[in-house]
Amino acid sequence: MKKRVRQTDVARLAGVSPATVSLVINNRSGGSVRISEETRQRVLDAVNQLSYVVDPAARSLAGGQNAILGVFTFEAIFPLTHRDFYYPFLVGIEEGAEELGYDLLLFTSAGHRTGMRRIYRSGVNRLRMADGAVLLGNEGSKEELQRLVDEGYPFVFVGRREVARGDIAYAGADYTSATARVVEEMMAIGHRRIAYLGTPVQTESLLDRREGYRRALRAGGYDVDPSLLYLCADDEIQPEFLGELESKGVTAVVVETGTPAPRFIRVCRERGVQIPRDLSLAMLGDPTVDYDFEAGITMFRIPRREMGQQAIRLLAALLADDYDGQRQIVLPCEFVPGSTLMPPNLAR
Amino acid sequence: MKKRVRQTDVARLAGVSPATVSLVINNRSGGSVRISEETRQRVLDAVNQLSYVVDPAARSLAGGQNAILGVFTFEAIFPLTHRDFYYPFLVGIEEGAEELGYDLLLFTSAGHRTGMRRIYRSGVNRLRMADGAVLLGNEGSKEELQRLVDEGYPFVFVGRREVARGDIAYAGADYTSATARVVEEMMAIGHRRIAYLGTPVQTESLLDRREGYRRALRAGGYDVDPSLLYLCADDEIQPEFLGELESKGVTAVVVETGTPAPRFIRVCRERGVQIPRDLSLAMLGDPTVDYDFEAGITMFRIPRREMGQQAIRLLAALLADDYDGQRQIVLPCEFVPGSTLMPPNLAR
DNA sequence: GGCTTTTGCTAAAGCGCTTTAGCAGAGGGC
DNA sequence: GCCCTCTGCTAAAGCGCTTTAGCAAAAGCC
Repeated sequence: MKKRVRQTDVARLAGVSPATVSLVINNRSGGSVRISEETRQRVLDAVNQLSYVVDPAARSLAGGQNAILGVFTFEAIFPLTHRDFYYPFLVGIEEGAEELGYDLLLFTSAGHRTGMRRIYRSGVNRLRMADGAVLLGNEGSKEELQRLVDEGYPFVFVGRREVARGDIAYAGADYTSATARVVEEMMAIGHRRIAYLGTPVQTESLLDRREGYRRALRAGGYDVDPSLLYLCADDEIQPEFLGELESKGVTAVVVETGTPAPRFIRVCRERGVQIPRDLSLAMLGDPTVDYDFEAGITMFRIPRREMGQQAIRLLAALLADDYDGQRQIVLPCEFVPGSTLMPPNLAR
Repeated sequence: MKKRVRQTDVARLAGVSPATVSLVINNRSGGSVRISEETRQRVLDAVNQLSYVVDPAARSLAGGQNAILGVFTFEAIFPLTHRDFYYPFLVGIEEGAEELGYDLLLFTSAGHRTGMRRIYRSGVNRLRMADGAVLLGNEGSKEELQRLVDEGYPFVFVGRREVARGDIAYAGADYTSATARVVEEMMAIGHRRIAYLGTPVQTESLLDRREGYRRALRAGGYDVDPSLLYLCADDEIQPEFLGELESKGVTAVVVETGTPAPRFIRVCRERGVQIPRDLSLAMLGDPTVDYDFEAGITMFRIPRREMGQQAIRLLAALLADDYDGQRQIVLPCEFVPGSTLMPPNLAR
């Protein structure tokens, strides 16, 4: 194995000190640092002649950045089942990275096998290998995030995320407005009793949707009936549930994406409840996996790809140490009108 | 930004030297290295108490490995158009990496915008950040590969790849046998004049298929008519081409996947040539993008995912410095019988 | 008791780079 | 001619870790 070419080799050939080589290569100049054009050329020639390449690890150790951004997902990335969920985010992330000249370090060693993925594991904060990182996923533990914040490690979450101390930088989507918009559409065509159907999970993105639901109702001048906000496990969505909705006078339902949506629709079909004739429906997001029901559902589109891209851009900005702009980015969701909304069938 | 905890901090707390901390953490023991159980515990306690995590860059610099494997694709990875091509490989790679506890460094900075992606770029062989790397893609330049080999950098190609000096480690698929098998099937049902349709590209995987084609013909006792081996650009596949095949008495065609296959099928359809009634057809591989023709084509399946996984395993083995096993892995392709083969219609 | 061996640890070098203080020499101003 | 400034470079420290030679103390052996 041929010995690698090092900075000193270049320095010797060019007849300068290693420091000079470093300065030339990094294009440093300012303050007391000046390199004559002639020397610069000599160094560059030597670099070419020896095919010198910088060792990124050494550079990183010495305090420089190494143009690597980490991507940490709290769930596994590639396995086929998740395929369509992470994919759009990753496309955006990759685009952003390529655009800015960063490499991407995917933390796959985090072992989801043993339950949840962890950042801190077996004595190594693997993220440190990268200049900064983008994090994704719902299962992330707040303690780990808090620790990351405390350590001052630069990272950006894809999606809004909050911790007690310090503010997390993120590129999120405006689920609140998007949800409000959906509910407003429903109210505009006459719905008054609109139910919300979700899971008992409490992540920020879902809390936002619930907030949007309430906000729209209040803004419309109706009071929010808490009993219409259902957060239930999948198996609680049974035929009887439809009866309950009817008895409460519900004429429209907004439902979180993920497992409850397809289940609810199936139950409706089994029970003979026709959408939208008997019940209007809208989904709070766009499904990434194919459901086995017809297209045309009213919903909104989550700008996943753009979120990924913006997250990378924000991270890159954060790494430029003089950044003092926005640390939180919120992107709008596009409303997708479908065919599952119609004025309430009051005669039913 | 709180100062990071370093090895010396742990050492001080545990009342030992930094060297001891390193030894404990890396579980080194052998030769003159011995750590008493009591000391070991003391160190581990200190590690926990301080939440110490190793800096991977420093570790890497100091000569240790850093549990990072690079993934370099000569074409961009994520952009949607390529989506289905790289995906299965990446799934395998990710599985392998997760299984073995490695992280994956995706070289996205390689800038395909400016034409081909390059390993050596702007003074940095970025691959060096990783312990070793897996390379994929057809457009890879031999010079870069040769240089990598010369430098002794450990890497594994996904797919067979050869250079002049030294042997490249790879996890490939046996396209030769797979192609031969397809041709044998054709001969077994009576075909004698079998044409080969491919592109003018000369990558190993395609050369293998052509070799398999010849091998099968020879093994069957027929001589190989070179004029039946067509390597032509897409736009040369015109209706007249079918006339030529017919005039040469061709009754079956094997065709490389990629652009020629769908084009050829379309031309057949336009010309009214029915498959398999008028012409038998088989594809040398399985398409990763959806073609707009019916399924049921006779072909073989490329074990993409397994190739990715094996590539990682091989790479990991290579990194264990005492490895002296196989450096080349060849996986079989599964023959997929379809409905595009039937005995030749000699009456035609 | 004097020798060797074993045990358990540490000192110190070194990985390849970046950074900063500072120095020698040239040039300028009076 | 003296002092000051500017120019162009280098010396040296340091990043946080791993590794190896080697040393002191304890243990074993005759």
